[in-house]
Amino acid sequence: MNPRATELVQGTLDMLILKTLQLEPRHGYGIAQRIEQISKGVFRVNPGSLFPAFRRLERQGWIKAEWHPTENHRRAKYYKLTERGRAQLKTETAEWTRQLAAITRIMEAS
Amino acid sequence: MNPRATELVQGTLDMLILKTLQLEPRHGYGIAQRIEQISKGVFRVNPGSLFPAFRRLERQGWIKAEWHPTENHRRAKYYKLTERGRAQLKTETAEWTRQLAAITRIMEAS
DNA sequence: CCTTTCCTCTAGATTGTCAAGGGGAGTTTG
DNA sequence: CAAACTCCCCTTGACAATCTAGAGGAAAGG
Repeated sequence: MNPRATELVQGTLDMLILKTLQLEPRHGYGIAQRIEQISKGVFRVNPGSLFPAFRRLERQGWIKAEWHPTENHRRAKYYKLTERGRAQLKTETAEWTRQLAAITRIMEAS
Repeated sequence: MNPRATELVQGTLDMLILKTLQLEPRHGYGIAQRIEQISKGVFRVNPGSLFPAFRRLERQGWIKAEWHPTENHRRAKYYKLTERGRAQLKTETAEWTRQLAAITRIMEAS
């Protein structure tokens, strides 16, 4: 239906992933699903974007992965937000708010 | 003062430039200044980002350039929003709003 | 004259995302 | 049982936008 359905605002994916993990650990597939669901299909995260992001976030020590069985009796890699990840989420949220305000100012300037 | 002062949200530069030109033509330097000013220094647009963006927008027929003297008796290239540029600004603004709403939904999800 | 401000522009590297796949393991359907 | 489907992992290569780090010229101000 949509010619290009993704077109994620660049630089926000990491923040969105951290946010998604705020409440509970999730596996990669679940993270993608949740982002797509809550965004009502606006963001359809591509594996080629998602897994590099995981590696990025792991390398920074913001998330940690562990293999666990799923509810469907399959195995999956669950990503969990670390303490440092929580702090980072806070920082990125603040920075996002700051930039959002700036963009809004420009877009509303007469 | 700021360790890294730029970090522009990717994908928004084109829209911000078009928006800046909405009221009147401006030259490149002036566009950068205006964006920096209205964003209160949050965005400090780099020439290495700005001029490629101009070429992009020109190629699409959304802006058009003309040499004119400035108020300071220098010459400068004034960029003007075309009709198609105006339409594009509208489109991009709508798309931005849509994505912004999606991100906000995710960031506010409990 | 020398420095600063205004104003143009470029080359090269980096980075994040996308397109387009592959694979395996469990579950359902015919 | 076999086929198809869903869940869940992941990679490779290309592309496009931005950043770093410059160059250069022309007018104004000291």
